[in-house]
Amino acid sequence: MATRIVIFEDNEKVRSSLVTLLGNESAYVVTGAHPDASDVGRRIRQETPHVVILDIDMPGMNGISAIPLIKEVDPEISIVMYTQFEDDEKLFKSLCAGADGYVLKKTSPGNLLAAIEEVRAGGAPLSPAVARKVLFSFRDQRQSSHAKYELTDREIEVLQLLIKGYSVKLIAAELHIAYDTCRSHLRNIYRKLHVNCGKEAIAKVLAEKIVL
Amino acid sequence: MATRIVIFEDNEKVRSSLVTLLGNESAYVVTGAHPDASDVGRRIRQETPHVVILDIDMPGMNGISAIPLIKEVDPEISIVMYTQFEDDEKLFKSLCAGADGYVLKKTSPGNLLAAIEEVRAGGAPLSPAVARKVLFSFRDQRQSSHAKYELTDREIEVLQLLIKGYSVKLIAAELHIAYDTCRSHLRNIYRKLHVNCGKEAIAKVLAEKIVL
DNA sequence: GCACATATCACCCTAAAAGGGGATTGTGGA
DNA sequence: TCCACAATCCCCTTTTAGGGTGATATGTGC
Repeated sequence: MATRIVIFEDNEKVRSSLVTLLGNESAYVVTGAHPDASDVGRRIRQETPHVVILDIDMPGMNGISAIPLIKEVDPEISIVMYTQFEDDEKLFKSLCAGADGYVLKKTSPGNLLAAIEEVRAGGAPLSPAVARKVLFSFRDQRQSSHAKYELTDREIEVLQLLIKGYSVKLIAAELHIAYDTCRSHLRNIYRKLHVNCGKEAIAKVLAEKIVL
Repeated sequence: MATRIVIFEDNEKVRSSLVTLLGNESAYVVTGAHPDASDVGRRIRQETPHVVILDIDMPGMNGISAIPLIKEVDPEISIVMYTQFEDDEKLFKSLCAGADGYVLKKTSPGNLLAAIEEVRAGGAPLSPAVARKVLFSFRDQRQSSHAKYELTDREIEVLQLLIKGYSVKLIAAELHIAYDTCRSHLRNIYRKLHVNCGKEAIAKVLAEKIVL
C-alpha cells in the first residue's frame, strides 16, 4: 500500500515542488497539501496520512503548535519537520512536542524521500547538523559524576534517600541506624558538597545529576 | 584527500569484508584493521584515522572502553560503533562515552558507507531503531509541565527559589515579602503538589522537571 | 454588589533540622 | 604498631520548618 502523505507548507513554490516530487513516486500518495495549519485536526481526520511533512514558519498557527493536534488525532501518524531553521529553540520544541524527524530545507529533496522512508521504518530522520545537536544535548543530560565529591558508599545511600524526600528520621529507620548516626552522615555529606542544609543538597544533587 | 579509516572488529569474516568493501572505494583508505582494542592509543597514533569503526563485543578491552582512549589521542577523530547490539545499556553508554554514530550490523553494508559520509559531514549516523531510542530518551528528559498543578505566578516564583536551595527566610527577603507570607505560599504549594515538606517538593519538582 | 481567588500578613505551638561538641568500634594502610 | 577514616552512637543548643487559624486588601467575573 502506498504511503499517504499530507503537506503543510506556506511557500507556494516549495509546496508544489514537493507535490510533484512525491507524486512521481508510485510509493507515495499526497492526500493533502495546505499553505497553513488552520483547522489541522479536521484536515488530518479527512486525509488520514501516514506521514505529515510540516513547515514551522507559517501564517496563522505555527507548525510546532500543530504537532500535538496531529498526534491527538492519531499518535501513529509520523511527523517530519521540514524547515530552514536550524536554531536549538525550534528544534528542541519540535522534538519535544512529538515530531519524529527534522529535516533542513537546505538538504537535497532526495533526503526528504529518504527521511520519509526512515520514519516509516520506525526511525528518526534528522539532518546531520540536527542529529549532532540532539546527540550532544543527549550526552550532556546524562553526564553524572558523584566521584569528584568522594562520598562513601554509606553517604551515597543516605543521599539517595534524602533526594527522594525522606526526612532524617525516615532515612535512619530505612537504614536501621540511629537518628544521630544519620545526622552525622548528613553533616559529612553537607561538608563534602559544600552546602548548609538538606534542601541545598537535594537541589545540588538533582540539578547536577550527581549519584543516580 | 581520502578518508582514513581504522577498523576494530574481532570477527575475521566481518573484518575482512569491511576492508574489501571500503578498499573498493577510492574515497577511503583503511590504514588499520584489528581484531581487538588492545594498545588502542598507540595504534590510533600510528594510523591517524579520520574515522574509527568500532565493534563493541571484542576479546580483552571492549569497544566502549576504547572510546575515551581514542578521543584522548585526538577528539576530532569520529567514532562509529558497528555492532549487533540494540540494547539501551550499550547504546547509551557508547554515546555518552563519546561515540559519534551507532550503526547496527543487521543493516546493509551500504548503510555503513552512508554513515561514514554522514559522520564526516558532521552528522550523527544512527540506525533507525537507534535514532528512535535516542529521540524518545531525549524527549523524556525534557518534558516539563507545571500547568497541571495550577500554580499561580507567585507560587512559581517562590518554588523556583525553593528549588535553588533557598531557605524560607531567604525567599521572603528575595521577594520582599514577609516571612509568614512566604510560608503561606509554601503551604499552598505543598498542598497543590501533594507533598508534606520543602524537601519533598524540591525532589518532586526536580525529578519530574516541573516549572523550568 | 457579591462570590471567589490571590496575595499579603500575624500569632501560636510543635516538630524537625542543623550546628557543635564529643565517644566508640573496626578496618586498612604507612 | 599507630594513624586515619568510616561508621556508629549520644548530648546539648539554636534555628528552621510546618500545622493551625485566623485577618486584610485587591482584583476578576457574573
